[in-house]
Amino acid sequence: MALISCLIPTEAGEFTAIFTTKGLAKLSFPTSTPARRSGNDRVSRKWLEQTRAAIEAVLHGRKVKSLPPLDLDGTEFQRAVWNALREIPAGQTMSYSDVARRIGRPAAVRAVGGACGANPIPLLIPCHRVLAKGEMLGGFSGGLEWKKRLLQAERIYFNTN
DNA sequence: AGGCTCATGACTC
DNA sequence: GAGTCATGAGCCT
Repeated sequence: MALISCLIPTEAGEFTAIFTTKGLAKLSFPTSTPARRSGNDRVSRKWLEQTRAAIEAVLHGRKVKSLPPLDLDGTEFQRAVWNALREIPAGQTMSYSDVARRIGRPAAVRAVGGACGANPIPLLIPCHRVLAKGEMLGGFSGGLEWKKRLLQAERIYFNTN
C-alpha cells in the first residue's frame, strides 16, 4: 500500500498527514524538522482540505464538520476504542473507565489507555477528551502541553496536581 | 509461552 | 500521599 506524506499548514504549524489510496492513515504534530518532500499533489484536494479544516476546527474547539475517509490500521480492540472516542462530542470528556465500559470491556481500563496511545490520528480521533478519574489529565502521546491546549480550546475543565 | 510495559484505578496504611 | 496490586492488551524474544 502506497503511503503519501503530506504537509498540512495550520496556524499551529505544519502537521504531517499520511494518506493511503483509501484515506487518512496517520497524523503527526508539527515537528521542528519538517519533511522536505511532500506528496500534496498526489492526494485529492478534497481530502487535504477536509483534513486541514478539521484540524483548525479542533484547535479552536469547534465541531468538526467533515472528515476525509480514515484508513485505520489497528486491532479489533483498538478500533473499538477509537470508534468510542469519535462519539465524544466537542467540549465533553470521558474517563478511561467510561470508555472501557462503553466498549463492553469494563475491566480493560489500562488497555484503553494503551489503545489511546496507539491512536494514529490525534485531534481528529479525539483522544484528548479522555481524562483519568477525577478529571486528572492522564497522558498524551503528543505531549501533555498539546492535551492541555486542546482541552482549553474546548473550555474543558481539568485538574492539575 | 513468558515477560515486560503501560495515557488506570482501587486499595491500604 | 506514597506504596502496592489486579488487570487487559500489545509487543518483544
